[in-house]
Amino acid sequence: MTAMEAAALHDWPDDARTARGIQQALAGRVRLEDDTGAVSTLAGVDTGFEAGGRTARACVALFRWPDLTPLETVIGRAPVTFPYIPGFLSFREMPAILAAMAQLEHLPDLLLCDGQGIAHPRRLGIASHLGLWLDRPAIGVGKSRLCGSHAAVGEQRGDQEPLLDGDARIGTVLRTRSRVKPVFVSPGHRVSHDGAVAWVMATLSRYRLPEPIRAADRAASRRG
DNA sequence: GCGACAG
DNA sequence: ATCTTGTCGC
Repeated sequence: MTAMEAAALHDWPDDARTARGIQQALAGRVRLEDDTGAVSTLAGVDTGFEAGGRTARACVALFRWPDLTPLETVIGRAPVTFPYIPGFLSFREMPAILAAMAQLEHLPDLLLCDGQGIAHPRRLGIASHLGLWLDRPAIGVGKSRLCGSHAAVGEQRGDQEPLLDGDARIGTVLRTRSRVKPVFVSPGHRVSHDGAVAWVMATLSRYRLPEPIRAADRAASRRG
C-alpha cells in the first residue's frame, strides 16, 4: 500500500473534510474477489444509540457456520464524536463496533453489516471501512438506498436487480421476502457481488434481514 | 440553485 | 438512529 493509504487506514478524523480524504485514500484497497477462505464463524453487526444519542452501542452477534448456531453476543460502547452525515456513517459507528470486536477471542471469518459496502458515493460504506480495518471479508446490507439506481425488482423472494452508478455496478437490490421491501446488498471487502448475495440468501430465515443482522439489531437497540 | 440523503 | 402505545393482521 502507499504511504497515504497506510496513514489513512487506522487514522481517525474529526471532521467530514478529513473523513472524505480518508475514504478516497482507502477505497482503492477494497477487494471485490471472493476471498473468504474456510468460514467457520460469521457475525452480524449493528449499532444503536443511548444517552440521548451521545453514546453509540454496537453489537456483534457471532454465529457458527454452516449451522447458524448462536455462539456469542458482545456489546461495545463509545462516545459519539461525529454527526450523522449521509456518506460518513462509519465514522459515527465504528469506534463502538471496534470496542465490541475487541471482546471476542477470535474475529469472525465473515461480517454482515447493517449499512452499505461499496454502494457508497466514494465506494467506502461502513462494511468496506470495517472490512478493511479488520482485514476480514465483509458484506453490506442496507435497509434503504444511499446512492445508485436500479430497475424495478420482481416481487418474489430471491428476485434481484443490479444497483448501478452510471455504468458501474455498486451492489444488488435483493428481495429477501416476497412482497416485502427489498434490501441493498453490496460487497464490503474480499467478496464479490454474487458472493455477497449468496451469503445473504444463505443466512436468511423467515424475515427480511439475515439472521445475524437481526440478532445484532435486537441486542443493539434493546434498552438497558 | 434544487433535490437526495445508509443509520 | 431515536422519541413512543396500542393495534391490525397472519
